[in-house]
Amino acid sequence: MATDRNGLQTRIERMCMERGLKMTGQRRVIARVLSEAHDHPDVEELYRRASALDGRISVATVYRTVRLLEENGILERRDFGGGRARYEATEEGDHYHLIDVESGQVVEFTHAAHAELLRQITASLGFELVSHRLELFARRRPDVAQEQTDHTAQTEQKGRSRP
Amino acid sequence: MATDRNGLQTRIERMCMERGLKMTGQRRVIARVLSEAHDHPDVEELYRRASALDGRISVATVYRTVRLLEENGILERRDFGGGRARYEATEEGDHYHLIDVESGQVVEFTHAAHAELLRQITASLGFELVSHRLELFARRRPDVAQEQTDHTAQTEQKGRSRP
DNA sequence: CTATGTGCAAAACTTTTGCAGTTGG
DNA sequence: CCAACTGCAAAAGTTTTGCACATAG
Repeated sequence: MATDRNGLQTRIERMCMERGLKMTGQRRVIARVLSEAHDHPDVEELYRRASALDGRISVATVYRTVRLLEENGILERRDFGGGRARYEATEEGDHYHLIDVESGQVVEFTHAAHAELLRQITASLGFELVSHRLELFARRRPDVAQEQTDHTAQTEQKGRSRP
Repeated sequence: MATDRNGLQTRIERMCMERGLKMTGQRRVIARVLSEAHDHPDVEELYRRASALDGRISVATVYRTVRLLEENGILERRDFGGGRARYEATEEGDHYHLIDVESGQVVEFTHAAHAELLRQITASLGFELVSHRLELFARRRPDVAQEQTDHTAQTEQKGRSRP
């Protein structure tokens, strides 16, 4: 979430190379866009941002790349409602999403105890956890003062709930 | 999960009427199919089952109906990977899904402590929980004997992981 | 009786693919 | 050098919609 400077390779680019993926100019650009994105862009948005950095990228390549990265565990696909898949880099720290059903606003939050709990549940069913999604669909409470807890939240305004 | 007999209305039909939705013949059939489904059918599958009960139902109506029911909180949409949305009746008892990434098999499980935890988290972010999804993507562990826990699981074989 | 629902087929969208030409390692 | 990648445009697949007719309340 911090390592990327002009001359250096981005975190995602590094992950690609670790997995022996061929690093074309297009992939490097897309990797950079993804590393710099702290929201949950869909393919069209990724294409827009990538095009701004380098005009010779086609949307087909963006589709092919996100698929490849997802298959390699570098990206995770999300469905927040709204018809298109949205993407986010696989992070070390597990975090989850709360979607405001009124506005489509996405609130990201972490919850330490959860990760271990999920691993335990998975194990008890005879499986090994590969990845997971936790999405809460909720409605803003009118007034109530926010309680203090051990989990942090950060907001992102993006995507309408029903286009 | 138990209330439906020939002459009587299904649970979903009842929910529709409570919300003042007009009950057409087609909706009644679709409501019945949904009430009897204990898996996670996609629209095509719903259309197939509904057609078997009553030939004069179009797939467009199935699409329109699931959308309506979802908007009314009667159905929940799921994305288990595989391109199409899958549906499931909103249940009283919260339950979650584990998807075997190899086979696409879906294991449903419940976890009592979880429901309350999710509600707490939502509240602490200043929201009110409307609905939620928890999906674990996992790989079967080769041998290890299954541990005993407080959550039950039931398996469903359906849908390939990547068509 | 009238607002709402439905069937049909066309349209709209998102995502995938075939092919010929390009390129990374 | 060659297997793998890309652009383009066409194709495939899912979901929505316009319109004329049907129907629940």
